[in-house]
Amino acid sequence: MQITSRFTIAIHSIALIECNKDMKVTSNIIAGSTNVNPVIVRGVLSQLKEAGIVHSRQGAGGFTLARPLDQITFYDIYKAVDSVKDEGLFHFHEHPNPDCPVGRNIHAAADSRLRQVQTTMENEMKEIKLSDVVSDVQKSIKEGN
Amino acid sequence: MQITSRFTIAIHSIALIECNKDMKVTSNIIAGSTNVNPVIVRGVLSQLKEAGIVHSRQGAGGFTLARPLDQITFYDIYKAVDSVKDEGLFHFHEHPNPDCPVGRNIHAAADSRLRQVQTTMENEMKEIKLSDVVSDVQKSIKEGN
DNA sequence: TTGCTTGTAATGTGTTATATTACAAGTGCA
DNA sequence: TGCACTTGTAATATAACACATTACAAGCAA
Repeated sequence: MQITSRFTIAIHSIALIECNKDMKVTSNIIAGSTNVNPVIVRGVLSQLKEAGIVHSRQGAGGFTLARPLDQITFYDIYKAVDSVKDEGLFHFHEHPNPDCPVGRNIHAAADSRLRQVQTTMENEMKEIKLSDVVSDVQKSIKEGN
Repeated sequence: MQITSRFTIAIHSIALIECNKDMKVTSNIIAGSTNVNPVIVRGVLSQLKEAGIVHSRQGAGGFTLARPLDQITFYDIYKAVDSVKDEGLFHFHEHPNPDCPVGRNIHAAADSRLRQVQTTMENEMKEIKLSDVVSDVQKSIKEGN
C-alpha cells in the first residue's frame, strides 16, 4: 500500500510554479517536468485550486500560487488531493463476526488506536512547509545539481 | 489508499488467541471470527510466526502466542505483515524529468521529509501494545457487550 | 477566427488485495 | 495402520483502484 503519487505530483507542481513565477506555467509544462499525463496533472491542480492553494486562469492558461510557500503545509496538500479517504488510513476487515465476543468488540477497541496513529502522522505533516522543500531544491540547483 | 486489512486481521487474531488461550485456536476458528478466508488467515499467521510473534503446530493444529501481549506492539505487527513495502509509505511519481532543474532535484528534497512523516507514524505504533487493545476488548465483554 | 489553454467525461490498462480451489505434509487418535 | 484434522502454500479468479489516454466543451488573447 502506498499513498497516491498525486501527493508528490502536487508538491512537485507547486515547487515548479514557484521556481518559474515569472513565466506562465501550464499543465503541459508541469506534465513535462513531472513526466505525468497532463490530464492527471490538471486533475491534481484542480484539487489544489479547490483547496485554495493555487489559482488557475482558464483560457489564458497558467497556474499561480494562492498564498506564500510558508503558508502551505504537507497536510494542506495531503488533504487537498484526498490522499487518504474518509474511511481512514487503516483498512479494517469488513465483517468481524458479531456472534463472537472478540469479533464484536475488536473494532471499537482497535479503532481509537488506529486513529491515534493516523492523527500523529497528520500532525507531523502540518509541521512541514513547502518553503522547506523549495529552498532545498533551490539550494541544490545553485550548487550545480 | 489504505493500509492492508492484514494488519487488523493480525490484531484480531492475536486478541482471539489470547482470549481463548485454554482452547485450541485454529485458522478456521480465526477465519470464523474475522470473517476472512482461512487461507488468508493462515498467510497472516504465517507472517506473524516468521516474526516470532506466534507459534503454530502443524498437524496438531492451533496457534499460540510466542510472548506476552505487553511485548507485542502495533509496530511489530505492522512490520510482520509487511503493511508498507520497502519503497515507503509515499508513492513518488516515477520519472521526474532530469532535464528540468526542479525535476531532477525535487525527489531528493522531498524524500527526507516524507521519510520523516513515515518514521513519526511508525514510532507512534511502537507505543501501542496489544495488551492495551485486548484489555479494552475484555472490559467490553465484561460489561455485557 | 485561430490557437492555446483549463476542465472534465469516458474508457483502457496494469497492479494489487482478497477469495477460492487444490493439495502436500504433519500430527494424534481409533 | 489408517483416518480426520490441521498447517503451509501454490495457482488462479475477481474486484477495486490508480494512472494513462482520447476526446471535446468552453474560455481567453492575439
